[in-house]
Amino acid sequence: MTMSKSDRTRQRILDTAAQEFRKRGYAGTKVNDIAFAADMRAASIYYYFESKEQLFEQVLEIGLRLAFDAVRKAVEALPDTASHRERINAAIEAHLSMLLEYGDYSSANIRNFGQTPDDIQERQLELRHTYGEYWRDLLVKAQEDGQVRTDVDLSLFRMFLFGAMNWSLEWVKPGKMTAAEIARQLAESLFDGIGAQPR
Amino acid sequence: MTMSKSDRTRQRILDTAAQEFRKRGYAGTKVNDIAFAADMRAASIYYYFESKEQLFEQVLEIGLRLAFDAVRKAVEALPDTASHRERINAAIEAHLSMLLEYGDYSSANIRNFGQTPDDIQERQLELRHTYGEYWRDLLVKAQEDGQVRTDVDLSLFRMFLFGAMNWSLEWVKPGKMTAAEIARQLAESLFDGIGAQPR
DNA sequence: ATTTTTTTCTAATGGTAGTTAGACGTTTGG
DNA sequence: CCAAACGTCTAACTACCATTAGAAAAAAAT
Repeated sequence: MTMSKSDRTRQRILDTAAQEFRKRGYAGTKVNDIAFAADMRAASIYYYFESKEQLFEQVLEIGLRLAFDAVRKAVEALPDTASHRERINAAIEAHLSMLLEYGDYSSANIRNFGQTPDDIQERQLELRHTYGEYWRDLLVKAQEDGQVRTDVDLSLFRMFLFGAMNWSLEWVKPGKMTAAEIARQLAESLFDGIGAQPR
Repeated sequence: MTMSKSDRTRQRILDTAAQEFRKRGYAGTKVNDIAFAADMRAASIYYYFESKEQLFEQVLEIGLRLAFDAVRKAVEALPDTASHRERINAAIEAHLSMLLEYGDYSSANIRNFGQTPDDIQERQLELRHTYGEYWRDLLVKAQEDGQVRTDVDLSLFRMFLFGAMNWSLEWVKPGKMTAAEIARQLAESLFDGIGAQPR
């Protein structure tokens, strides 16, 4: 559990890199920017990482893992008696709070994945897919259990859900609303619909 | 209505620039890439545009206007008797089809805005705001008319909706589904909810 | 046809960014 | 203490990239 100085420096570089990549994207971030924000010279970074690209790749992977772990942990923390809807709720809240409150890594991942070099994208695809499967499971179980209408296309719906969550990066101002509040409203809109007429 | 040769070249540059910026982002796109994709040398671009930045700014602005115009036009094409829900439906479909079928400009805008230099962002804010207001109006009118529950926070919901729509850029594969199909499913999920229990 | 204007190109220029070499400190283990 | 291992820095190097100068080609005007 104790971190060597080297490990801590490495971590500091990763942290600031995540911040910078999140703000300015991969191509827009200079190794120098990361170095100065981490209080060192650019050359030192190469003692810890082979290249800017490799550093970037690690940030992306950590981002995905953090989100996945947070979501899984939040769902598993629920009692066995929790309804599927409550599980999905918890998952949404965990994903959102990772993005909005703790998540330079996850945010860097989400904002940059689309413009990431192909070879990196490919190496991350498996983990992404596993994460997607996890959500798919949550939704499928809810549907099987009769808590989600059977005529809803779940893979499509999952994309809408990811979109609504991930887009929050573009508009949420820190301090205004908590992830929990946003999550609650999102889950409510999605489950119950916004329409006034009864079905 | 006839375009001079010069105008057509200018247009060709804008078109290819939109494509490139969409794929690789602002910082990741080289003037040279745009030039070669448009069948010319980089220097020629500077006959038409002051700088890469100015070219980028124009692409962004066109992207926003195209989406706005498409949405407004689609809504106005409906008969006066159309319900608010139908209007919102039409707006969603227009926005989506602009993104997925005709929209390198709009896509470039959406994917890059977050990492755009501040001065450009500021100049685009007014138009963005106007577009947001247009959607706000659609939703508010629907709510006032009793077609949307009164306990739904519309500004939050609007963000969810934009998220679900804009995120489609990250997962829709061309040719698989039409914008219209996606739009219908999205509107249905949102209005009616996915929950199985009656409220 | 010849001049003038418009458009495009080739060839620099200047600056910047990623990366490496190797010297200089600093820590650690004996 | 001393030496080996570790970490950081300064100073290049190289490649690339936005941009400009100005010549050449193409088009339009006279």
